Amino acid sequence: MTSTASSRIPQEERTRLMRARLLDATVECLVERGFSGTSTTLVSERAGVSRGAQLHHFPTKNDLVVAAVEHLTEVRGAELAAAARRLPRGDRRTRAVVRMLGDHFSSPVFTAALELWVAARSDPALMAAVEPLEQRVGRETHRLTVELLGADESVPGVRELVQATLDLVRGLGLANTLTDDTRRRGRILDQWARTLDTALDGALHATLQETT
Amino acid sequence: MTSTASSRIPQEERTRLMRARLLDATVECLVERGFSGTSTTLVSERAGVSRGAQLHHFPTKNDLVVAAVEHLTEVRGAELAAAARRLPRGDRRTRAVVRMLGDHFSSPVFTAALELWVAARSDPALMAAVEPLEQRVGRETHRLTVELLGADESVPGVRELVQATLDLVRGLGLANTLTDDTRRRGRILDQWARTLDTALDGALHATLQETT
DNA sequence: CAACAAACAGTCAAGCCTGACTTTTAATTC
DNA sequence: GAATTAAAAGTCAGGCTTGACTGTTTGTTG
Repeated sequence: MTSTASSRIPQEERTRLMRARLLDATVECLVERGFSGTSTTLVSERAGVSRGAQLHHFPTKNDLVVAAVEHLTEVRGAELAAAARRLPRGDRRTRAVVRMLGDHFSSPVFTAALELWVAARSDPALMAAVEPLEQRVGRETHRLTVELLGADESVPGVRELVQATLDLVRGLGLANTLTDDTRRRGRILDQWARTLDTALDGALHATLQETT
Repeated sequence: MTSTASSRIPQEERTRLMRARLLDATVECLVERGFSGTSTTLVSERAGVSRGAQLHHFPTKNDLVVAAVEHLTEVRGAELAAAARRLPRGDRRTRAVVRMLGDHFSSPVFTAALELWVAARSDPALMAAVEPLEQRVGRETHRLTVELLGADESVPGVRELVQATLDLVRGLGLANTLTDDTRRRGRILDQWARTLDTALDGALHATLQETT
């Protein structure tokens, strides 16, 4: 054993940690400086990782950013799942669900994702990485929302209302990047929750009347 | 008169035309290449305007882009007003209104605006130009939507429903920049139009019951 | 314990974008 | 019709970003 106690960290673990630090720093830079303001130099400095080390793990900026997209996807999924677990049961469930979604789509991870979407729009290589991941996230979020709302998608119109809810929070998230919008968002989503509740009930009753 | 018939264009008009060509080219570049892909050189080439002429009108990139923001604001307003005038009267009004809004927020002008919003997020000078204009557009669009829907904002909840409609189309517009989304958008907005109609009625009835 | 491989660190040249400068062209005014 | 002034055209240097290259440290294997 030539190694001292402090250097007992296995190589594999070191690699994982180094990459994680770089990817976290990348996401931070995306939020603070935007995509084009995120230079690889800045990321390496921010992560406290040498330029050489960075280029060892991610040879080009694209490699770094694509990995950041994947990393961010995982973070978004985890955050959403965690928030979902904290939701109260019973009454006012719908309100809590849409508020949670609204908050999630107004968080820094959304901002970072937004930067990547917009950048991908004019960068085919990035788009190739972003698109499939985004579709997966979209489907998962939809599934989760349906589950949390206890909605019945076999009823006509319900699927569209859930999608509308997600597109709404996406729009609110976008508005939130320009000016802090928390209060306005709260009011809108409260009203949305009420409307959604009666609409989901209404759709159900309409279907029941048709079938009976 | 030394000038020939073809050079009879007054200086003032020439200037106006030259600026318009540059600003249109800027918006086109924003849509096709994104904000950071929009170099001043590219814009001058695209506009068929020499670099010197460009720098005469807009000394810095920021000057050009800020002017493009203002220009785009006008274009957006005009497009929306024109689309509003084409709307059918009478039945299915709500459906037509939300579809029109959905289309507008999925058009190239929205894409260009999106690029500017995201860029402004990490550029204070640009933000200073974008924010006030965006607020004005937001207010105008809201007012127009209320008018087109014939909604009564004195009824509680109605204002929020209109805002939600606008944030929804914003979210749909954002989704549309990643993948063409026309069909999905149509279904969602049709359902939302139905829901909005009953919700607006519902809000009205609820208020009537409270007051009687 | 020694040899080998992988990770890490730092430097630097090439390429691109911006905006300053100079020259040329066109319009206006006396 | 000539002088004056504004607009347009072209050129180029400075600054920034990227990623290629070389040297050093750390972990692994025989």
